[in-house]
Amino acid sequence: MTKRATILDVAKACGLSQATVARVLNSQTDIQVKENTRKKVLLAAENIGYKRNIIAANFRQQKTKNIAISIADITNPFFPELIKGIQTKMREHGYSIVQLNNEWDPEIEQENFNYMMQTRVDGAIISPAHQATNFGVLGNTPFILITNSKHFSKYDTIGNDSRRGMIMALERLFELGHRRIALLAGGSMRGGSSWRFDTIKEFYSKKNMYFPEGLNIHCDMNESSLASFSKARSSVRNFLESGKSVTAIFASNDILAIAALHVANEKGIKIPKELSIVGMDGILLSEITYPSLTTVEKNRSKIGSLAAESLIQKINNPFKWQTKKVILPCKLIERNSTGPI
Amino acid sequence: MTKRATILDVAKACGLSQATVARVLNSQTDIQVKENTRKKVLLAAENIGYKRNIIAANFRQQKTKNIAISIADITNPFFPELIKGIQTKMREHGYSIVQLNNEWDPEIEQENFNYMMQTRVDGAIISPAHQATNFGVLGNTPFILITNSKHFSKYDTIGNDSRRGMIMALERLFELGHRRIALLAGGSMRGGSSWRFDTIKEFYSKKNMYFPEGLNIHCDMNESSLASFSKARSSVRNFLESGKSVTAIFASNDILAIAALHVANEKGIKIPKELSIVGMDGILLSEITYPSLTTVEKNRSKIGSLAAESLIQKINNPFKWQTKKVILPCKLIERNSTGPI
DNA sequence: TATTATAATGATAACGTTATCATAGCTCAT
DNA sequence: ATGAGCTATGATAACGTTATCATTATAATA
Repeated sequence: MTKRATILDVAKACGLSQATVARVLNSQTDIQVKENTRKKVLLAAENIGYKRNIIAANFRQQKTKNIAISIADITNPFFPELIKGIQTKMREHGYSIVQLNNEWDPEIEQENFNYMMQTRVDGAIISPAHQATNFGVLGNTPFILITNSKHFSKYDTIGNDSRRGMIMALERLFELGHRRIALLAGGSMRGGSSWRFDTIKEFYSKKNMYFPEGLNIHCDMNESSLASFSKARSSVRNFLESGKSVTAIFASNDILAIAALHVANEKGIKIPKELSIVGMDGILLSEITYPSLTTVEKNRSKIGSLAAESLIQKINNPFKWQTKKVILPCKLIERNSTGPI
Repeated sequence: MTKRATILDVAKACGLSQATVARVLNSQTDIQVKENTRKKVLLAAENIGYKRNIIAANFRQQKTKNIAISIADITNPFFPELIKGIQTKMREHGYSIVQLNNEWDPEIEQENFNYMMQTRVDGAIISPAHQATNFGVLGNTPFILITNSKHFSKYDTIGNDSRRGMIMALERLFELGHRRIALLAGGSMRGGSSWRFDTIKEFYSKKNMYFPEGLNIHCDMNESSLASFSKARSSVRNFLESGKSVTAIFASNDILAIAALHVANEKGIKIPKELSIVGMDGILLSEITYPSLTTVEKNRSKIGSLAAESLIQKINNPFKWQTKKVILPCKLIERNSTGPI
């Protein structure tokens, strides 16, 4: 690894000053260099194989042009599209993505925050792993949260209106004649609250009914997708074998819904004739199952790009920034896992 | 954003020299500091809220402790587990991951290489997007390729023995009595070769037979998974409607296999009674389909961690490094999409 | 042509850390 | 108690860029 050429070497090679060379090679502001000298510089740079040392530039400017994405688990199919959305937008602005997983572990999450804070990234987009996640350690690193949880109301957040999305799905199931709807859900974050349970109870009460006793299948999504999936499968199996009568299952995400689908197929329960199933998220898999899954879609790609835009603005205007909350609507996609009772 | 405290500030605050403070706060080598002064320094650092400026440290040491992962498309389910494997290992060694997608576009791929080369990362793990991908621009950035293609034989590579994996699957199908096996495949990279086609022809000829005419369903995987999936679906649909007799389909990856499964379900073809389907990769989805998919598994997590280890070695010993090729075996996982004829 | 305005280039000081070398303080055998 | 041999600390020079200010060349105007 022979020593790399620096701006100074180029300067020597073409008989110009360090400053002029820098001006040619990193035309940040409107250039003020004669066409002739520009050519000389570029030629010399080419000849001696000069490559800009970005570490040095970063250092001088105290920025990295990197932003961090903090999520729980890249293998959870919810995240890749989110990341893609962020990334596409960020690339337009010259930022790259440092991707940090925490495996749902609050300690790793804090470690990651610590990493970000040490001026390694210019900002962060964070999907909190825990409802009590503490952002203190981030110092004044600008960040945006991907969430719609009320626990983070004092921060900049962007998320889907999952509550309304859930109600849309329940409403549709009601229209189709379903009155005994099971809720297959748990916390989406560690320590997650039971807002879904509250929502379905409220929904029933608006219909002047009670949410039937015992139709709450608790199942968290706090591990790797595969582990969560197989736990969900046994929960659903137990539930169906308990003999409680249901005509529909609303699952709080597609993985859980697909687990339900799987168990139903296994037991020869006909979908949607004997049982309707609705998922949430709209991940790729939901279209690929058989029968394909009715689901409440969250536009992760859009969330990603909006979060990216917000973050860039926040980075560029750290002072005149005021907290911003964005809530996007969900979209009910009816496929073949739901039907009339 | 008030100016951050530096080592010098800490030094002033505790009446010690810059050098001693540095020694305490970044104990790289075996410390040589009295317990007393160490305490003083830590206290002062705590008090004035000193945080190490990693940009500066990087600059001084000319390294970033970041490594790049270059892949085509994060939404392709093959990659997240690979990334996770890399990441887990890399974290142990204090490296973080900059994740670069290229959407199968060779120009973006080159741009990304350019990015890496400018001393932004200490090394790279690359899944080439094109069989003619040119690594020249990387300069002397150490990198490892995730591939088993013969096109890259002069580089450090790590990959699965897909050819043997494929033969294992075909062998098993033969055992089950299948003689008319369709090949659902295409290039896995843009410009990908037809080695799978060659392999199946060779396989048949070893059995003293010919690979039946017209059982080659061409279908690339060069786009977003969803797009590839829906293309595959129509290819398979056309094929099945053409009335050619087949008893099994070997697909070059699970997405394609699931597409075939989907079409078969749609058309009421019973699996595995009337048609056996085998996929390749062993992605999460393959376990979740109904019926669950027989597949040739590639241990992406292991590939990732081995690649990470190699890269770290290469970074640490840039001189006494010699090109290394690792080929891991595949594993046939028999599930419910295959059976006797 | 002389004078002023503007464009193009040069000189130089940061940025905050780490690494090297020099110095001061200490321990311990003689 | 003296000096050899350590250990603990201090002083200082990089690292390669960008930003600021100063200077010189060029163009524009009177």
